[in-house]
Amino acid sequence: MTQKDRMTPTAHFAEKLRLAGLRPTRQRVAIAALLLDGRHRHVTADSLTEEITTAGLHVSGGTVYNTLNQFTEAGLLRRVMVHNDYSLFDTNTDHHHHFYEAENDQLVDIPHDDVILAQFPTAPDGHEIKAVDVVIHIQSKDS
Amino acid sequence: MTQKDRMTPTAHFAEKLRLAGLRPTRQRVAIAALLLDGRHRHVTADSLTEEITTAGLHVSGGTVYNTLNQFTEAGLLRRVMVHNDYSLFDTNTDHHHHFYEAENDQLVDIPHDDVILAQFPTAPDGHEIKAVDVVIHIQSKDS
DNA sequence: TATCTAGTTTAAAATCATTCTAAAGAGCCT
DNA sequence: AGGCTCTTTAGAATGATTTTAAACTAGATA
Repeated sequence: MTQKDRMTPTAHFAEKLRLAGLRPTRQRVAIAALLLDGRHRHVTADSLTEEITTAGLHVSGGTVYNTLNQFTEAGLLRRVMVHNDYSLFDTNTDHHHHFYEAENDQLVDIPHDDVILAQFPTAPDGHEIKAVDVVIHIQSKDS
Repeated sequence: MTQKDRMTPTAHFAEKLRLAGLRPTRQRVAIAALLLDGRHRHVTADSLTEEITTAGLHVSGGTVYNTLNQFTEAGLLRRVMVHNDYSLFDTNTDHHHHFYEAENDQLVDIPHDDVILAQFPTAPDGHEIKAVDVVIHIQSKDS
């Protein structure tokens, strides 16, 4: 039985936040418990606020935005760029890509191994590659 | 000497708009003359407005946005998704990809052949692939 | 355990890109 | 020229996100 197994859920997420360099406040731990439990999904500031409410909690709007940004900065979440109506965050930070259907604003993960980049350019002078994002835009066949 | 060569610049762009299904109004022709001259670059509603002003013209803000959207819809421009602070449009509609440096909000084209996707998934049932966008996020080595 | 301080949260106001509105204007067909 | 529809316009409205200034708290220290 590991240390982790003995920790309360709260302590577990508090620890995770500390390791990420974030002070484990009540709000951040609550949000971490919702988003960093291993499930892979996509959230928005709005959908997260709903979840928080459903959980019987309350976190101010500004803090929801701040937390989402801080988690992303810390590498606990990944921002997905598919449109610019509002920000989308992916709880799966592993390297993977997405299908995006604009019509229904639907985002679907593409398993890691399903995309193979046989070749891609070297970064411009003085730069290095930080990430490679592939978005495959799709649409219903009949539309 | 072709028909096109004999046309005045205005007539040329008016024709281009008609072919795209857009009524060639004074404003649309003016914007087409600025954006659809073959040069490859990235513009925003703001930078375009500046160009229009520099050209000694005036087009209302709403129309700049509408025109950018209509041109994009008509396939005369391409929207590039790299952040969600504001919309970016690419005057190069050919299939190509981008380097993006978040630090300076810098977008650089990647020549078509420099990216080779050896394999990518088939679209989910009932869907077809419309476009594949690759964005390579880069950063200065020293930062 | 009481105290301190820097980092956080809060509600509300501010910002800013973009869209909408209703009225005035302009292609274009007859 | 007349008329009908599509466009443009300035300004108001929208909506996501950020900022503000004051109240609060995690964690270190005494």
